[in-house]
Amino acid sequence: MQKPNEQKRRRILAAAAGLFAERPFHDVRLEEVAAQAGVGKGTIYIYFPGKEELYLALVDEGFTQLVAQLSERHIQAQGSARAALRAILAALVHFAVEFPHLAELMRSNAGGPGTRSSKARSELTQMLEETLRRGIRRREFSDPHPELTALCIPGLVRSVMLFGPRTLDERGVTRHLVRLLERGLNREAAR
Amino acid sequence: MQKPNEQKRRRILAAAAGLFAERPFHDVRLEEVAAQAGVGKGTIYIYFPGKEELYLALVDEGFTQLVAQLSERHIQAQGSARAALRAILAALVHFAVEFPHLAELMRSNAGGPGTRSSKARSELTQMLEETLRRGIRRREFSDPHPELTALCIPGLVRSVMLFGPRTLDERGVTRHLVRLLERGLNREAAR
Amino acid sequence: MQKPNEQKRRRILAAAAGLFAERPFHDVRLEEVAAQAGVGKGTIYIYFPGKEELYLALVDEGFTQLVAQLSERHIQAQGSARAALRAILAALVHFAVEFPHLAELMRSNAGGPGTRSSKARSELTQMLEETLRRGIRRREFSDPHPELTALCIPGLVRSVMLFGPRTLDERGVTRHLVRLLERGLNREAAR
Amino acid sequence: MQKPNEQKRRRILAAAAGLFAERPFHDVRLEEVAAQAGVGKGTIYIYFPGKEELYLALVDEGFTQLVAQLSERHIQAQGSARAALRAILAALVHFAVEFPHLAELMRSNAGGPGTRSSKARSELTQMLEETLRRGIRRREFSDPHPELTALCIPGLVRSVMLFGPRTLDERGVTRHLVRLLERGLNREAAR
DNA sequence: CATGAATGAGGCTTCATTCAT
DNA sequence: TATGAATGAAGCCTCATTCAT
Repeated sequence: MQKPNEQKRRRILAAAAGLFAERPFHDVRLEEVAAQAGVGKGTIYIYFPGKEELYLALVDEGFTQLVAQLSERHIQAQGSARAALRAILAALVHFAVEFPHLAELMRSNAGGPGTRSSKARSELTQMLEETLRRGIRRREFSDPHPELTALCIPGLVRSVMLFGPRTLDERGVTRHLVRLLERGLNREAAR
Repeated sequence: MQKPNEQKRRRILAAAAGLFAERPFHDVRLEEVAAQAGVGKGTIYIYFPGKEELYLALVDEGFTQLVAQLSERHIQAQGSARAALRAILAALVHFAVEFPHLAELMRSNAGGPGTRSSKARSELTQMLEETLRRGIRRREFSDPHPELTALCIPGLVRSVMLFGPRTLDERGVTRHLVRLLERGLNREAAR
Repeated sequence: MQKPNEQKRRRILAAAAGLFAERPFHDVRLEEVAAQAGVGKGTIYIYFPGKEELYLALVDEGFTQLVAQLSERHIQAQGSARAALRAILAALVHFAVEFPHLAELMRSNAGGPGTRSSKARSELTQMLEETLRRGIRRREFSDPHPELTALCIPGLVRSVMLFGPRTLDERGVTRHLVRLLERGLNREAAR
Repeated sequence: MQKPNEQKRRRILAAAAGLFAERPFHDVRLEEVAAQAGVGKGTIYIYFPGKEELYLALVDEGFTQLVAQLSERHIQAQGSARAALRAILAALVHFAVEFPHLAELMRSNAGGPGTRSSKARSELTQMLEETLRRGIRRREFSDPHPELTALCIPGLVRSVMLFGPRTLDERGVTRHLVRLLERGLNREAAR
């Protein structure tokens, strides 16, 4: 007989993260989540309204953590956009390394509940987009469709993390992504 | 007496493609596929061993088409690497439009590793990597880690397709990706 | 393009006998029967109205053959009832040896279509019962319920055939059954 | 919270027994069993892995009961063999009344050979054979092939139960079988 | 007559959710 | 609050039967 226990909520979330990251939404049974979390099946319904909401909470969770990390890294809405972009990329990669499950989950809601992008997700996208726009305004960047580019970046990170060789280190990956984004494959591009 | 009709197989595949493109695997009922294909529920089982295999066949089909498209578009191991890259991107985008939910299945271990689809995936990555390397040799591109870049590209495409606004058209996306990859955000980059 | 072919009908019957003898009615698919018989699935419906009727025809077939054998052995409705009973038993055993599948099938309609005993089956039972009654009239036998005994005899034969050691020979089994029926386990019984 | 209830398991088993006794395996729907047992369809799957296993459990149950009955009825390895044989017959008949469709399942290779049921069968046969041998030693019986006779008896019981008129009562059948086995058709046989 | 592709009713099984304890 | 037994809607698949060729 306890009060709703925040720690237990975390345990459920963690278990769900692992499972949802491995298999698509419908292949994960709530019973497994419960078992993995070491709680009863019914307990999940105390902390979450249903399977779908658990999933959504998980994605939200990921983005919230990510945004928190971005904040910690002092990505400012002023100053060099290039520096800000680098910081964001570094944070994204770091996040993917630290929470591979969450990262994998956030890949998309493909297979999961409706693509009603979570608030946090769109926050991230917006942050990216604004950074890009700022770069454009400041004549650091040139991009006719920053909204598209913003959309691409998370998937770009994800790809490397997911399929890249295990030997990749965080720093190397980050550097490569930065380079790729900043100058593309262009041979002439000046640093 | 009628023979197992390759054309009917195509009809089922086409119906399945449409449905699986709209909704994830578990949300598509075989009955719908049958109705859409204009055949009876049982007929599907004449042409495919089960739901999973139908989906797998679809993916296979998709990859086959992808490879076919890449071939058709004269992505040769000679000539401009830039042109080759553009052709590959166009094919990828086209493919992503046709099979938006493909990624989910490719991750499910249905069929296990070494499945045709995963083989196809690495083939695709290799084709990308080689194109990049050729570009570098030909001094069209500059990239210290073409193997990483090759890994990124499919995810890049996928991101836009998944999260991009519905209004995006295939051509526009392709053009944007080409631009991004070729010159990055670099303002000075010459065309 | 042929006329209904009696030989083909036999092939189907033979295939069905083998299959129905091995597995219960519902576990045998008509497709298997067709394959085993080397005919098309639809062909069965030319010779039989349906699965149930095929099964019934099979049982009938068995009893018909059995009765035919009994006739051949000149089991008369006159003279020694004991001799008649022996002849019947010998015929039953012989039949079980020669057509194990049919014999097995006739074990019962358990699992098969309604126990509406076929005409042939009741003929056999009647023949047995009449022989017993004759024996009683002739003061050869003593049995307060010949109708029950008649019912028992086929099952008795079947048991030995089915579960008895493979090494059993027809003659030995027959002799044993005759002895058992005629004098039971009674030690004092005179021959 | 309720625990997996042994009593509920019994209810399901009882319902299944009733239904499987009336109709063969494939003609009994699990939904009926559930309804009859007063539980939900899914509940069955809490107590049994599937339909087949439910049936198998039933057979097991039956054999266990059979053995239990044989024990209760003091079929000892000592004392009158005649009394022992009568007790066994009575138990067999009783069992046959309760599980008329049991034979079919025992023949299906569901569960494969060496299943508990076939072990139980040979145990039963052995018990019969030993009883017969004891009777012979004690000069109660005379039988040159008790192993054959032992094999016959279950089939004998089964025959009457399956084909005998519905009006037969357990006691009458038992009495008849006892009589038949003990003195056969011999008119002179003394009691 | 012969065939086997096509059909769809029917049944087993799964699993999110509820609720008695 | 915590549990897991219970539920039943929903969906995959089987297979007897039909019928176009």
